[in-house]
Amino acid sequence: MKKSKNQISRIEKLCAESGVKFTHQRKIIADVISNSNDHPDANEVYLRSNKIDPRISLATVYRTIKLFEEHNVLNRIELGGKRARYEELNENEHHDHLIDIDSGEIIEFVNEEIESLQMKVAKKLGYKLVNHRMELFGKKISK
Amino acid sequence: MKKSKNQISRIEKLCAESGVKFTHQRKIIADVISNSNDHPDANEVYLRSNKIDPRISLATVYRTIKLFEEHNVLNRIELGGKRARYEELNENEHHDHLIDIDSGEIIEFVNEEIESLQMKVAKKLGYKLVNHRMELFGKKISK
DNA sequence: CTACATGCAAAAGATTTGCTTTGCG
DNA sequence: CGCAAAGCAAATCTTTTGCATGTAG
Repeated sequence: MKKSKNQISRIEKLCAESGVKFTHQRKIIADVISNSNDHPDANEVYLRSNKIDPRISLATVYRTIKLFEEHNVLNRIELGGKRARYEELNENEHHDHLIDIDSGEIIEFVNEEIESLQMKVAKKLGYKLVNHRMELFGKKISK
Repeated sequence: MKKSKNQISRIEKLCAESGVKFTHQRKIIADVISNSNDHPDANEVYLRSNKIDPRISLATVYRTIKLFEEHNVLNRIELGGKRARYEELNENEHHDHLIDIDSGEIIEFVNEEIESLQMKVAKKLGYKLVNHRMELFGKKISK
């Protein structure tokens, strides 16, 4: 959502902690994603990273994205299209998405009430809620 | 969720209405999906249909699934895996899914309260809610 | 130094499509 | 009959992987 200056150090920290090498390309890819607020897909991340440093390959982008996803730095969003799209995941902020079905625009929102209801639903079914995904599809009113 | 005997006629009706031919293979594919309560993917639908009638090809299954999806007979569910999975969509029943992250089991549930909150959220953002997708990922309690 | 990461190109997996044949209405 | 639909195989698109080389720690 918003750019966070300390995202870079968060990744660095993460790499150090998990014994993962903090390479040149990982830094750039992390930067690119951190500075994107438009939910790019893997190829888009590749294009942007590659523009900054042509040494970066698509395979590395895919590998890095997967790595970041596993370490909860990145969040994958599936919007029905074929490509998965990604966004930065911050530690204490969780949001969901509303997609404008006409323009494709993605709006982020937070709703605590829904979150707590989800937890309640899961518990009632005998589960502890670990994660969730919610997308609303809407049409702009007044147009 | 539950098998509905009149699903077949619903599809037939739909075909008639939209000037879509009600072919042998479409009938079988509709039947298969209607009688599946385990959210099969395209290939699984193909295997089951093909077992009933070997004349059915994978391409037809894909084309038919897309057709049904466009006509709101089918609902696509994306579970992070690579293949899209499908379920029958009934006119007046809407449910969401809770996925057991250990076993992969899918549990369907309905929660009116969440639905109305979603509508409220969309409205507050200036949108009319047309559709939504919600998946909860949980771990079984007491095991 | 050494093990892990990258680049490249090829493979794999899912879905779509072109073209000819088939069959519904 | 005529045109939409099916079959088959080839094409496409996204993501993954094997292998030789490069580089962070």
